[in-house]
Amino acid sequence: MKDRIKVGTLRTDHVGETVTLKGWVHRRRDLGELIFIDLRDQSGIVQIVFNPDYSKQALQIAETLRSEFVIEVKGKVIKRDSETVNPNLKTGEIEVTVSEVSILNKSKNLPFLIHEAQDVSEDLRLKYRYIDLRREDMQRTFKIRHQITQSVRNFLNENEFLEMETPILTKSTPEGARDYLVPSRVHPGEFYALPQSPQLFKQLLMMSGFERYYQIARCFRDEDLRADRQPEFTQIDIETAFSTSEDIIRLIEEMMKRLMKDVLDKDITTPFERISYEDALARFGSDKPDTRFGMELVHVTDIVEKSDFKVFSGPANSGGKVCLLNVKGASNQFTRKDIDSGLTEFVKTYGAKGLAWVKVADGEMTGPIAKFFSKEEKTQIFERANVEDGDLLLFGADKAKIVYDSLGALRLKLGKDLNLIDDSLFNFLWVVDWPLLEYDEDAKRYVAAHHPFTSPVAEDIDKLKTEPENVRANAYDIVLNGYELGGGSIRINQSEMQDTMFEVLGFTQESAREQFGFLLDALEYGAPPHGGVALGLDRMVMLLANKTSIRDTILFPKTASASDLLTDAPGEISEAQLAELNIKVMKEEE
RNA sequence: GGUCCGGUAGUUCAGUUGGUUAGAAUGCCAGCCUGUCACGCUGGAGGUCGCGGGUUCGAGUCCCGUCCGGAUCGCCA
Repeated sequence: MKDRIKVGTLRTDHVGETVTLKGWVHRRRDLGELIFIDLRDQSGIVQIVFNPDYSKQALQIAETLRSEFVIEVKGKVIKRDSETVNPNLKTGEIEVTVSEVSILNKSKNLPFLIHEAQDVSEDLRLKYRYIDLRREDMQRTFKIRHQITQSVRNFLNENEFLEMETPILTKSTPEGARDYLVPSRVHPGEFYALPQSPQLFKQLLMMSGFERYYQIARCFRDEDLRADRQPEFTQIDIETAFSTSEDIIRLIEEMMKRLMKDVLDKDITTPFERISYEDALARFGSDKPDTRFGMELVHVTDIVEKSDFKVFSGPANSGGKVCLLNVKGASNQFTRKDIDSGLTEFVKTYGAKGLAWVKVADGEMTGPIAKFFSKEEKTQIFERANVEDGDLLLFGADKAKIVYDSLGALRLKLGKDLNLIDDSLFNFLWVVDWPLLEYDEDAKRYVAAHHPFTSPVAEDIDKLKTEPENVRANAYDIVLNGYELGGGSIRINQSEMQDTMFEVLGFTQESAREQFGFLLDALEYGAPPHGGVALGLDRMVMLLANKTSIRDTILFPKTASASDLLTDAPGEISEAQLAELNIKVMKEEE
């Protein structure tokens, strides 16, 4: 037999040819003396026909074929009669009449049908992931993933970046996310950590004279999972020497522009919109705003300062915020019960005590709290929030963080529920002017908002020790449709500045040296100015492939409890293995 | 660690105020069928109602515990 032909490539210009095909039995339609099989390989599907006129023997074998049997057939490509053309199939104008068939392998009955897997529970899909991955939709997703990494590699290679690999067995650093740890056999009682990111190594590479580095890097974080968070994930990691943040932002914009064209054939405009961290919170209640729809927060703190309504005037006079979302024309879509049980319960999960609301009709407010507003307050609110009849106003009044968290999340929920989001949009933007430090109430100290190697904005440096919360960072996050796609910064390259940073973060000199001594040393031997960025590949695939979870963009993902249902990891290990590692497992006793 | 949702044929689900033999669709198996493409028709098999305990004359249904999956808050420098 000749080399096989990919079934999805068969077209009318193959008519008359004798071909050899190999693939899986996708579907079988048995009409007795006539059997149709949809034969599938990675390229697609073609209908093959068994009929005693072509081969009695082949027909007999065809009767025994079942779903997902692997077969090889030899046959002739023929044009279908016009009334039997299948317009739903790319190969629908032709079919292959089979003269020879052989079974390369059988299949047991499947735990779920491939064409129905879309609706099958995810745990079953994960347990039989190799079957799930046969689906056209999954194949498409991983093709997109491949195209993204290829586009990124092409772009960066053309721009003189070197692809480099950094260690997976590294040193644990308690700052930041929880590490996955690996016991050392050679050093009893000591542990490696899997990298949360190649951050320090890529900085060291800049100090090693590799001016442009990238890596499609696997990263590990032992934190709880979400739809968009896995314990191991991949980031596109980039670092450059001698670049400014402007250089890096432009580079990434070009890379994304090229990527969107390569992968989705979409033209996006650059430069991307930039928004300060402060404005992002004030306008959208989020540091990763989804700008595909409006409904921005309207600030009315100043208007309600003197209100009789203590729920508003209280926060307004004690440093809090009072904001509202104007849900245009929605007053009839939400009953009192919808708001009280649905929306109010929703904002409570973000720490809000409740959700005040009014509906607007005939130029007047209605609802339980309408009576608290003075005529002047109403007029000012209506004007500032562009209120019209039929609008529903939802208020948040609390500490700024709670108002932003709850209304920001509520805005997203309403955007989705009310179908205000245009799915065809890809809204890239940069969030800039991040604070360098945040005060951690639990730890009673400042912690790095980004990481401790992020440089402060030059003109804020003198505030580092006096008012650390007001120091801005040389950092930028790239956001796509409400997801943090990545972030980066210009790093500290002066050892004095790094010392100061650790000091502000509450490190003693000894603890800084113990954990990051190698970096502090390296900074003293001619470390160039440098900075970079890291982009979440899994999330990028999710957004470009229109998925709602990164589990659909990772070949063998973990469940929400960090298990792998396919291999059953994590699993117990033998006493002998433990002994070799000098580890004693303490069994919990009742 | 908290909160919420779910777990019933291979699969997706229904299952009423607790009631006698737990259903449907699809898949599977068998028979028939030469133009199907979600083929059709006829028949059949298929159940630890996640697991453990409790209440009850009686539990898929109610209660407690537990496991698994998902969403989410905390967490994620």
